[in-house]
Amino acid sequence: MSKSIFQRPKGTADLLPDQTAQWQHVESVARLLFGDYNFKEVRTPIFENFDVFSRSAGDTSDVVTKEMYDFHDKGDRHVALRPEGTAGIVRAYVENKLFGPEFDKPYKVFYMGPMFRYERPQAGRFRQFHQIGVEAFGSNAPALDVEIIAMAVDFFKILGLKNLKVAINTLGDRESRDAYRQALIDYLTPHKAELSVDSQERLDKNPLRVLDSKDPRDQVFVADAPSILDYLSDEATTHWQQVKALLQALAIDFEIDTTMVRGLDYYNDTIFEIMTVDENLKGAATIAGGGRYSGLVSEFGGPETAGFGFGIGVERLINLLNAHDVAPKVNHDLDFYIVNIGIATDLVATQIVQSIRSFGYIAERDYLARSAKAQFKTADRQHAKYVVTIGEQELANHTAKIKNMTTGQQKLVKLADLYTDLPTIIDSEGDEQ
RNA sequence: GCGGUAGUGGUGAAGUGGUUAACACACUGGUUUGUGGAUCCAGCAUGCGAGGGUUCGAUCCCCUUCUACCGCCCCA
Repeated sequence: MSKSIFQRPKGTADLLPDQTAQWQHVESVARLLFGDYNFKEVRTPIFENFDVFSRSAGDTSDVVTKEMYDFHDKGDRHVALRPEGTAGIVRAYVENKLFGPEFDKPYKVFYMGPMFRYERPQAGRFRQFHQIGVEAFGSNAPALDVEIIAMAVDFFKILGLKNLKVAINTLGDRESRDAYRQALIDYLTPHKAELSVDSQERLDKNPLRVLDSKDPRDQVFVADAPSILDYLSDEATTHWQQVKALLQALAIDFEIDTTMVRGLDYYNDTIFEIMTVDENLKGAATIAGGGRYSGLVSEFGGPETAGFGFGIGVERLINLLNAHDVAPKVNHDLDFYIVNIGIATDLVATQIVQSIRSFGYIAERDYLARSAKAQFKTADRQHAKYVVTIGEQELANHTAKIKNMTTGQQKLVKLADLYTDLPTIIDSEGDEQ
């Protein structure tokens, strides 16, 4: 009957205690593991000057042209909620001069938090979603590419995921990419009329995107399209070979997918995605994606600096964990529940519950002056291990009853003992069994 | 931005153009007045997403809108 007047904004979610426990687990695993790889956490603003994103993502990308959650603030500044993590990190890297000689290279950071994209919500797609991501600046080494991919694989493994596919590809350097782009245009243009309408447009704007098309009409041609691998420069080839060799050395299974491209324009050389092979989750199959980029730091006014990073979609990850039934079991059980009977016991009930909490136990009491039966029901529902009962009788005698809810045994203790020796009382109680 | 499906209480849901909107779960109270997972009893939607319209009358028909889910685009 009470119809709420307000609804959460489209494409957002409320995370309630059952879910936040799982989120905390995922986040703490990330902090721990990334720390092992010597990545440090950074926190940058959730909104930035609009140009930070448009500059980095490329003016033609969909993220910039139609998915930006942007607005003008009261000072008429054009700002946008961050659609991804990298741009803000790069901005901070340059603004704080983290490229300076006093900082070790590569400079390795991770972040986690909400991202925003103005688009239609659907499977695995939200307007506010969360990413856990990493960036490493200042090294071109293939070993860095591979270590970071290995870290992502490690992360999912620790969380209990199996059957993941690591897909990799290379976009080569600028020279390679330009050559390939031209080759692709030369190959596709004669067939332009036979392509899907979308791909005809892609051919003009961003030919590599045609490779990504799911339209059967396009896939016919994609199957026989030239491969980027045939257009790599010597340098790009060396990098690519080394990445593959290192992945094999670490026994990481991977698939080379030469049709894989990235949504943002700044990538070069190694790119990768980690996805589930579960057909039921195809709409949200990709849970992590990233790769090597260059030009971004200089674009923001810093020295030419290489970067490598990835982002993990937390909602998709958690969805996958639940689908594979590898979510950790959350325990909201109480250690103690304080049953208080009669208004006169209110004061001492508070003292008892506080005292129990001070020992580090999880304790709750009744605040509604409910019947003893009702209070016990609540204690039972919350799986309290022990119930402490205080009524008029006990109050007068400065005692309380402690009941072990699994054995049903109950004993009388002095309040003074309860306040000072509760752990001992519980231990000896256990010994009696 | 485009297309499809849906919207009944705290939850899962049944239902019909016409006096009191099933059932189940959950919850609250009771079942000798201070003790828990069982049984039994009782209570629990002036309301069927919101706003209009058609009609003597609409939760059920029509329109609009909002939201969710799914697909396209794109992406995590």
